[in-house]
Amino acid sequence: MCDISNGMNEAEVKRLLDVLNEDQREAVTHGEGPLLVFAGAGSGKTRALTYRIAYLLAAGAAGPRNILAVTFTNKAANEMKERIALLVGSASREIWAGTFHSICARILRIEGGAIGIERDFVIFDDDDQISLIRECIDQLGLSEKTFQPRPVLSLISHAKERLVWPDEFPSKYRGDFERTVGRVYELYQKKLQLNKALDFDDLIAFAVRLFEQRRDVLEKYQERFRYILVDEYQDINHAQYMFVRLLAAKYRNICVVGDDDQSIYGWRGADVGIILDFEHDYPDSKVVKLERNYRSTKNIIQAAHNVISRNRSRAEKQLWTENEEGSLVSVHATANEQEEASWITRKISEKVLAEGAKYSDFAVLYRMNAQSRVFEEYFLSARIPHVLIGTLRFYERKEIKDLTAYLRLTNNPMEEVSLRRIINVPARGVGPSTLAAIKDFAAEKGINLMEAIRRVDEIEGLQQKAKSGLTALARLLEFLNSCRDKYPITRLLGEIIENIEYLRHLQEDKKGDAQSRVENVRELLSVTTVFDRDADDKSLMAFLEQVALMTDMDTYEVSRNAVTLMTLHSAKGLEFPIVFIVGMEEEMFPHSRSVRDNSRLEEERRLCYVGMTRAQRELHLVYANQRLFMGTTSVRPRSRFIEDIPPYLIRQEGVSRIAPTEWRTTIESRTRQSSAEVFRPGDKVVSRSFGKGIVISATGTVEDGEVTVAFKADVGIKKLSTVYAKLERV
DNA sequence: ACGCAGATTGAGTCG
DNA sequence: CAATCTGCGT
Repeated sequence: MCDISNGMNEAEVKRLLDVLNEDQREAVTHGEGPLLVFAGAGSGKTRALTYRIAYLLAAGAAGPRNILAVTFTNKAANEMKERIALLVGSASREIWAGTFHSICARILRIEGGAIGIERDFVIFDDDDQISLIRECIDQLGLSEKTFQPRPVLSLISHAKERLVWPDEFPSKYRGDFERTVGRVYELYQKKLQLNKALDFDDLIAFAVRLFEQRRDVLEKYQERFRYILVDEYQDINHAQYMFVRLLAAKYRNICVVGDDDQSIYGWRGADVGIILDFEHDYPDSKVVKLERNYRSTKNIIQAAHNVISRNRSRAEKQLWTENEEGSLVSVHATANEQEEASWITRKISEKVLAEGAKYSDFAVLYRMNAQSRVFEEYFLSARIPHVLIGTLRFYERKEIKDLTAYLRLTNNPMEEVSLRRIINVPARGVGPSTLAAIKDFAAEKGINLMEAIRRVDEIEGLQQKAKSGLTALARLLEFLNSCRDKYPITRLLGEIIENIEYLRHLQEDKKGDAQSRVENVRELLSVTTVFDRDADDKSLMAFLEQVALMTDMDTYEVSRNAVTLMTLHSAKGLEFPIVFIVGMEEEMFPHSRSVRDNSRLEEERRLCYVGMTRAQRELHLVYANQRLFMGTTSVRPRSRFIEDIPPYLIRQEGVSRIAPTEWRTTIESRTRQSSAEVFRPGDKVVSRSFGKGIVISATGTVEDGEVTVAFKADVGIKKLSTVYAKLERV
């Protein structure tokens, strides 16, 4: 170990480089100027990045303060810093490393004042965003039927990813729906500001705005971050791209690493074009390709290559490996989702008992979180230790959100989303009408909700119970606010739990899960205890930021000797000796909403490639001939991605119930057929929920349409969706 | 205002 | 299947 201020000696640098292959070494030792590294799956990309940073420090090209590393998760960033610390010592702590969101949040805390952002802003998560959008929709008098919060938010988010602010929105997004969303967007931004809140997209967008409007601030950070490294560059969106481009504009020491075949975030604005245009952006850039795979067997690499090479829009390249051939890729058919889980349960137990595998050698990967439940049940009853990543993030659980809402109000009493959330939790006799009265009062006096609650006695016509409850709430929050900076978070939280008798509140809830909710509260208390002890910045604001930006990937411990359950998306960047990809059926994977559009289908295929290349020794592709999903059972053929793998690489187990070709013809006839052809007025039909009826009219196609049916007198006339209703002709 | 039951409706991937 | 909504009784 050496002190980096003096740099490593030559022998040490040489030893550092010795363990790298030629391509990696080229990337690591590249000096100044732009560098693009195409890094195939398992090609030692993280090692290249880590060593490059260590090399820059050792060679004296930069100090730790001059390095900015953007990674996909905070966990990856921390690991990187640890590995660099092993190479060059503790100075690595000064490196700025993190996700785009955490880095932008950090810059905005320090510099946001320059563009009118208050230092103690809160970060709104998905939930908060939806409730704020809902408020906007209501306030504008729009119907939630035609303007559902989800699609509205996703359009707004789309605009922000492209740095389109409300004033430019109407000129960029035309159409009736868009025009109205533009109004919602404007109001939404206003409300965020009133709440002193930024959403996830704002973190990036405002950072870019800051740099664009304040050249002095930009220059300060350009000077500071002379070397910039970006991981997973294929998943970057336009706003993130602008952020990096501005920062790198002066010194142009920008190193990006990525793989267009692993681009899987198009749906949230990521643009693969950005990595493919890098050489155009920086004509003097050096390009290095890492194509040697160190992770997987030859058979796995071969199979994965056969799947990905079906994509038309990709740069041609081929991963290779010196690893052994390995076993064939197993393709396993099961009867249904239960058997899928039980087969894997048995397989894992077998391998652990007979072959001495560890639980942590296994990962079960699926397309959708909803698929995880069956596995949890089976693993639980078979006593297979497992970790579930990503279902609902810890802080998205009700009880955690309730308590953090109190903390958020302690930090920032103006924040109405949190206030609305907890105004009647626990029950204080405050319902919609009381809330409306408070709102009216606040509007009339021109004060905010919090102030109105403080003056609740002046409001006419409220119930006594509500008045006293609200007064107590106001007093609690005032008290908390007054000791916000004096008490550690754990103490603040303790005061809240005690004052509102939260544990009793949880236990009164007669749903069976009171126990686990209480446990979650305890877990939150241990999170705060660790925070109070270890955090650099121990402020409440810092805690809330950590909570908002933390994902369960960040606390994921590989050492836990447990089977990992997660989505294919979360699996990116990880590796496991034995991987099961489950739900390998048409309409599950590829997902039904992606099959119609070729570019989305290609993204699904890349996702499959990502999943397959996570496996080191064994890859199992599992599908169910029949699956209970969304309340109905359906029969699907196995995924087309399995069909892409040549038979000589596969060991098939079990039998498929329908052949893919057969399926394709039924699907095609179904999409073409209009429902009016199938359901003619006067036809007798049977509905699962309403019984017998007579068709009045039908619109749309069989895949997406409506049928109006007259049922018995007590049921009457109903409009039914062809997708959900399961109508049968008799 | 609130709890309950029954009906309805909608379900992707993330920081 | 689950989360949310609706209508009813207290």
